Amino acid sequence: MTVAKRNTWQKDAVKHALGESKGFVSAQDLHQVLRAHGSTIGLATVYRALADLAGAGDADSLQSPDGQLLYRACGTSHHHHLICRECGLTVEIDASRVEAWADEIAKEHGFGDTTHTIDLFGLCRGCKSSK
Amino acid sequence: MTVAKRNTWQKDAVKHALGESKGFVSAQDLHQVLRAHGSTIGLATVYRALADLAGAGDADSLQSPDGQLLYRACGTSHHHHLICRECGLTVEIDASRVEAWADEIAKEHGFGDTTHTIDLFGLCRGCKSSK
DNA sequence: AATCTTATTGACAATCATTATCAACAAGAT
DNA sequence: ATCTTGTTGATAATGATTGTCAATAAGATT
Repeated sequence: MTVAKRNTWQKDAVKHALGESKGFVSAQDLHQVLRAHGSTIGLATVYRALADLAGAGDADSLQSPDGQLLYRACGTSHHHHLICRECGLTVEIDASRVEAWADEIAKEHGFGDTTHTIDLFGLCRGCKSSK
Repeated sequence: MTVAKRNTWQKDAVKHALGESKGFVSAQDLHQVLRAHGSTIGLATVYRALADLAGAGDADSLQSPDGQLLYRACGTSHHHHLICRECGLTVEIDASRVEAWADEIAKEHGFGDTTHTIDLFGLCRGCKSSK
């Protein structure tokens, strides 16, 4: 047919490492983790693999409040996140109510082709008490 | 007493230029606009002024989907935005329903000290038709 | 009005995350 | 075994943002 996508141990490594991570991780972090485990994978490759995963719907991506891109393994269903800004603990939220709300608002104002960014940050029970 | 905050034509210029802008603008953009109007203001100063305005609640800030910080003049009431990703046209949205939802979800999971990022991006009527 | 204190400015360097480059490499087809 | 070309990785390049620091100027004090 068309295309040609190749399977490499690098892509597997990134996918696996992402799966192991508890919450959202940056490409830089993931790269360091991999290197710490003895991998010789390159930084650029980690970026590429993560972008691919996100594009394929196998990973979620979002911007941390300070601007960097974070990734996390996920299923394909659309959802949002509640993230502990201290330890990274992440809770997946089914946001059907908000989805509906967002679409409604957009339509109401004549907007089309809409996207939304909805993320909640806070301190989880654990991190709250250790203060 | 304490403190000492000084009024400079630079701060006024930034505040005014921000007020003139239709939608969200980056510090870089604002700096260029000011220079184009003959101002000799420095880039770092624009960044500082915008950060101050945001800190004082006189401006909203958010990250564009590609990561840069955007600012916009606003009132002090809490609200969210529906932004045209083509022309920057911005509609302020009263999001009381979502506020409530966000707080509820956070509490439900034992999270405290929560913040949320809720922004809608799309194409406004005008930009849609000119495609 | 002259002076003094110190917040603020602005040119420039420094960071830092992310992307582009490109020769060397290897996956999968032939 | 070989060939095609997607992929890799070291490195350079980009681009937004922040830090540095001497020079400047706001506002208080005489």
